[in-house]
Amino acid sequence: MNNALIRKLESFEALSDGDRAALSALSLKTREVGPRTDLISVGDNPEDVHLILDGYACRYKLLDEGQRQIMAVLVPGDFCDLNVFILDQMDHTIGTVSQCQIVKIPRKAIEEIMANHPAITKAFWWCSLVDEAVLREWLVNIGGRPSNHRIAHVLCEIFMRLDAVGRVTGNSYTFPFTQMDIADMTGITQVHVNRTMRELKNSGLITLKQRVLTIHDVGQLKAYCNFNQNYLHLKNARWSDRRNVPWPKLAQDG
Amino acid sequence: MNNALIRKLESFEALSDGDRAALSALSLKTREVGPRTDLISVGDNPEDVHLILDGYACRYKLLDEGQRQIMAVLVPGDFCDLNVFILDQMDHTIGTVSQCQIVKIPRKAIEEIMANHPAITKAFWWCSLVDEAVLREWLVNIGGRPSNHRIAHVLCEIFMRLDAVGRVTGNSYTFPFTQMDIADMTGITQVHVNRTMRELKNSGLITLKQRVLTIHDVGQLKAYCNFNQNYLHLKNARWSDRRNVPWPKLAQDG
DNA sequence: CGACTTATTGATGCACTTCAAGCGACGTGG
DNA sequence: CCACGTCGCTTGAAGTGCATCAATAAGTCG
Repeated sequence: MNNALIRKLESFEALSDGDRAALSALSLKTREVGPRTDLISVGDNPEDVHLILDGYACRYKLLDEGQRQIMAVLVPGDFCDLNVFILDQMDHTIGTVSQCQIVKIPRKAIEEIMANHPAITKAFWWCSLVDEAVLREWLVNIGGRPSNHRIAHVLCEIFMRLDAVGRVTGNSYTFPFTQMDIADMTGITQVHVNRTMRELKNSGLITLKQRVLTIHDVGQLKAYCNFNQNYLHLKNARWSDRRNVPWPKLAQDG
Repeated sequence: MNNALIRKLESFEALSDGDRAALSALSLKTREVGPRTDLISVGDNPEDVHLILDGYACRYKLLDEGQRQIMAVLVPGDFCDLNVFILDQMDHTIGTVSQCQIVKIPRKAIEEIMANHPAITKAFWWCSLVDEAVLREWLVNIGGRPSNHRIAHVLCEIFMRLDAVGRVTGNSYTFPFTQMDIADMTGITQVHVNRTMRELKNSGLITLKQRVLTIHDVGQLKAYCNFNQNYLHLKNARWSDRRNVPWPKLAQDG
């Protein structure tokens, strides 16, 4: 079984066979969840920890004005609520985007692992801290970049994170997000996402066909939006940065 | 000694006398740092954990275009880099805003505490998770609110967090932030911050005089920007929410 | 096939940016 | 003690990136 979690943790810290076995044991009872379904809602205090084995989900909050702000994208290998031990209740909701395969891990199982497998415990900490680092970069993204770079940056990040868990084939990955989803991630409107995506497509940076996104030249797209992967804290990333390579100004509507 | 850290941790979990003594022992060798000074920079791998005892600092990143994005405000009782054990290097910088009193705590001291004081260990986890929750709310703030609400929200949050460590007198607190600082927190320009702050002042919501900010009616300001303190995960907050109380539309330049 | 969601496109408006200039407070050095 | 530079704040005028409104086209699914 191709367990995304193990792969992800190993990208940070070497695991023993015993560690791997303990982690594999967690993923026995998987569950299929349809797209656009909430896994955990605001105010919940879940008894189990949710782990995503396949598919995409996202963290979001609903504002009083009815709009949705997506605060994180969850890909295979990501925990939804490792914090369940500490905080009293969820301050946001987690919902699937595509169909997902998930596991509900009892608190006890996690506690047992953390008691007996220091390497895994450390790796769990790492997961939580990387989540935070990603969040910080999203803040920079929304706060400081124009909409075209903003979207490109999200596309780059998802690419890198999927690649780390072996979910990229060639330069392409499954892309079930709607333009509305991207709008809610980046804080721009759906209409403007449409126009900006077109700009990226016309520039030859990306292709999106039948829910598959292709990034023609990863280095180029990264240079375009000043993507610096340091914040992902990956140990063995396949794609080196191509910093300081200026991206030629694009002709409008060319 | 009025230790903000102990006060903050106790707002989450009851501590024993032994716990308190252990925490007090950490704060022996304090250090004064001037305003506008970097404590830890991108790429650093600090040997010690920094704790702020007094004053304000902030996390920030510098974009390639030279602009600064502030990702968090640090108040007395906040750790700068509790993550030092896990991540290889800092992906952002931490700098003081005002003059600060800080302590550098050796990793070993933290490790010792975490080995012997489970209540404190749990509270440290809590700190880290609350930091993350605050970050998420900042994302919502920048991504989904207009500039006047955005600024008001930051003012509310700092108020609540300072209150939790006893740094609020009446409805006022020290406010050393420049308009440029607020601009970099909220992702709007300094000029527009100026105009928006004026709007808040003219509305009678706040007063800012000689670096002291006064919020005339906390409930009102919270209602104005839809501030919901849940995300701070405070156990014993003094200020209840006044939700669903519509804020009357303000006359322009009234 | 019909209902519904998602994507596309155009026209218009506004919140915020950009540029620019002036002002007061503060510190520093001649 | 005043000249001078710096820094933070203020204000005006003009421009623009993105939002809003609206209508149509293109999937997608039961």
